[in-house]
Amino acid sequence: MARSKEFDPERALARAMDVFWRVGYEKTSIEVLMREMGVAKQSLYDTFGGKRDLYMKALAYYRDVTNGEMERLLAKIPSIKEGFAKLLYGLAGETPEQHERGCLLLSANLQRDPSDVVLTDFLRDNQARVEAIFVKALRRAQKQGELSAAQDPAALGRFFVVTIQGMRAMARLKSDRKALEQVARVALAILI
Amino acid sequence: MARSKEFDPERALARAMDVFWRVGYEKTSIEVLMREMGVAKQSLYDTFGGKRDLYMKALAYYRDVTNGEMERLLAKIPSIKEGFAKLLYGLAGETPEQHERGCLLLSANLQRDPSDVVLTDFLRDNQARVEAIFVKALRRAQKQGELSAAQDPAALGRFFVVTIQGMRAMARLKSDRKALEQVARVALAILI
DNA sequence: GTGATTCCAGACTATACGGTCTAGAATGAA
DNA sequence: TTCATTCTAGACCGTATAGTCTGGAATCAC
Repeated sequence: MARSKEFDPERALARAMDVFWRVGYEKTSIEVLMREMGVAKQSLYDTFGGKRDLYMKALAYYRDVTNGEMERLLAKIPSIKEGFAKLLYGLAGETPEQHERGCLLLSANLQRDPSDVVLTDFLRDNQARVEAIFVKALRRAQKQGELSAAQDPAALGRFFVVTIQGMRAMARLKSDRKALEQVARVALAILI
Repeated sequence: MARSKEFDPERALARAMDVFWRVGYEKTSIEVLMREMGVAKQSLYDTFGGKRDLYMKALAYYRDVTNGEMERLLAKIPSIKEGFAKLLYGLAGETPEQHERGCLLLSANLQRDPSDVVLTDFLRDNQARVEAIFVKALRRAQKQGELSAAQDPAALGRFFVVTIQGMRAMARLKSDRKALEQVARVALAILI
């Protein structure tokens, strides 16, 4: 057999994700990826393929982490209103650095070439997943009588996806906690 | 005196804006700008400065056009609810091509380098302008008794800025009119 | 006509970057 | 020890692009 890898691939992938997240795909050069990941060029290409492949893997990693967190948060908190409040106020209360980074997948959407069907399909699929997470929580709230049966979970789920993306865009431009909390308060009033 | 310009600078700027809008700043090359604007390289640099200057001019042009339209629409329609409904349903009903292009200034926000203070300030200023347009209409609605005095116009204005940006992001990813109309319906319920 | 200016076409420069390839050291199983 | 494999470091290549410069034709006021 051969020499074993000296770096932890998952750890390196997390570092790559962090770079893409802060800098964006186009502006991220292989050179800075090598430096930040602590991996030499040859190893990078051997392990992850090209820049594009690494990017797609980083997006998938990001998706799994963030969606997992959201799902756990909504499952943990019994009240749907409190769950979404935690989500939205949590976003508002992030640090300026976090606000500036924003959401990797939102950035990917607005930076992508529309003819890139692989990336587009990936992002569409993710949007469907997030909606599904929200809808599931909303249906549960209806069953438990917390949310009126007259409400449409699908519409509400989409609404919160839109709200979060809009808040992310606003936070990226200006890290203004109070302004974001105002928006969160208005949006959450929908659930009352 | 000298030879007069053979092209209409404003028309050329509008074409440049269109290219940046569809393609994005980074991916737009001087070559395609020349072709789409119908202007030779030398004339482009003489008239507009470099690529970056042209981009900033295109952003300002876009801002003036779109904000003017919004302001006129909200001033024309007496009911604030109908005004925002027109705005949101109008967005939902755009063509797939329009959805894909999205909003030039939202794309600029998510594509920009955070250290680019000139562009960042420009976008922040614009966000404040849009909020001001909304707040003005909301205050008017309060004076006329259409909107409860208990509502906070500043918070509502910000909320609709966020909603529109979120809807723009969603529409760019997937041109789904019904889904967007669902979101619009939920958001507009805030005004009831 | 003359001269200043603008037009267009295209050569040229400098730079940056993604990706491949080479070479030699380090590692670990047989 | 041997040998396949992986490591690091860096040379190298092809391509793309922003911006400058050159040169000659067209235009306009005088």
